[in-house]
Amino acid sequence: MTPSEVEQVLNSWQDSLHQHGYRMTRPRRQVMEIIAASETALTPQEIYQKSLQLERSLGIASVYRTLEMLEELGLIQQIHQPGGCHGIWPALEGHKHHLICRDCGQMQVIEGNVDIDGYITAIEKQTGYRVDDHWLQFFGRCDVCLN
Amino acid sequence: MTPSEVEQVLNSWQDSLHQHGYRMTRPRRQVMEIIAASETALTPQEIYQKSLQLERSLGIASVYRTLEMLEELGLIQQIHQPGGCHGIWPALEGHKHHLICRDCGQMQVIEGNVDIDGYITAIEKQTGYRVDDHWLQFFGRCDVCLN
DNA sequence: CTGATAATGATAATTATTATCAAAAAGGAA
DNA sequence: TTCCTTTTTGATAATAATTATCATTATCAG
Repeated sequence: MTPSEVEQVLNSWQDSLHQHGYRMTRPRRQVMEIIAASETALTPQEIYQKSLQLERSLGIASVYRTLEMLEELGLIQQIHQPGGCHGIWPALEGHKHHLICRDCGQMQVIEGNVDIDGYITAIEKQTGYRVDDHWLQFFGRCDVCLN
Repeated sequence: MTPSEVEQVLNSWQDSLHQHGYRMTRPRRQVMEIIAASETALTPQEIYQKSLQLERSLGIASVYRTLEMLEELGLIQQIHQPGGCHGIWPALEGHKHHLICRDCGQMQVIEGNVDIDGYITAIEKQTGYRVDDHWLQFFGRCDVCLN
């Protein structure tokens, strides 16, 4: 995300907080800034570590509480990877998919142009399940790490 | 899996252990039996808990060590779900996908008949990534839990 | 059956997450 | 702005999960 896109995300997140009766505090803002500015999905611990380099660092408990709140509001989501879970990433609108570099962790969001819907219908018919969500993630190596 | 399919899986796993110079021990066999017989992806802790009901229960350390070995041999894989990571499941051959019930955790393996390959090619062209793996998982409610 | 070696299990150490609570900060009202 | 109520924070204790250590036990080749 470009700096101005980050700015925009932060503003809309702030609106969402206020709409739900949450106060906008310095620690919450710091967590949101770290997430929005990151190129990779971060763990709670990584977010905490990054905050230690700020003038005023975060308490680890505040990191976890803020993440819980952001997830409740649907503003972030957890990303799961072969080597580690609990990566935090801004939530996607619509059906986008993830592309993750094994080496540097960089993550890209890609448009979903596969015909998943037809597949889901077939699965439901075949298994009796009602499917309400899906994940499609790709793993590999990015441009930079390949060279 | 039917009992005879479980049996078959255990035999092939045992062969794989021996081929790689690992000994087949009682604790390892117990872990493998619990995994192969399960309808849901189990966490290490759940595997340990199940072993407590056996005549001779497992040490928690042996559970982790056995899982590490099985994963190294490619015999099991980790399944990631919205509510929890680290579920253990026998590894898939070929490109199969997962269907997981949110309520009971039951997991089905389904054939991959979506045209992912074409999509991957497009992604590689567009992003410069080299894609070497992907996950496609579906979440919902099974037959039984719906009714 | 024996012995070299791998593996176990008890437990200590480490790491991650959640709970507690006095102190600090946010934001509405005056 | 200043005050006041309520939320939020951060330090830390408690809990939970995972990994490391090491004396004892079990495997399996010979």
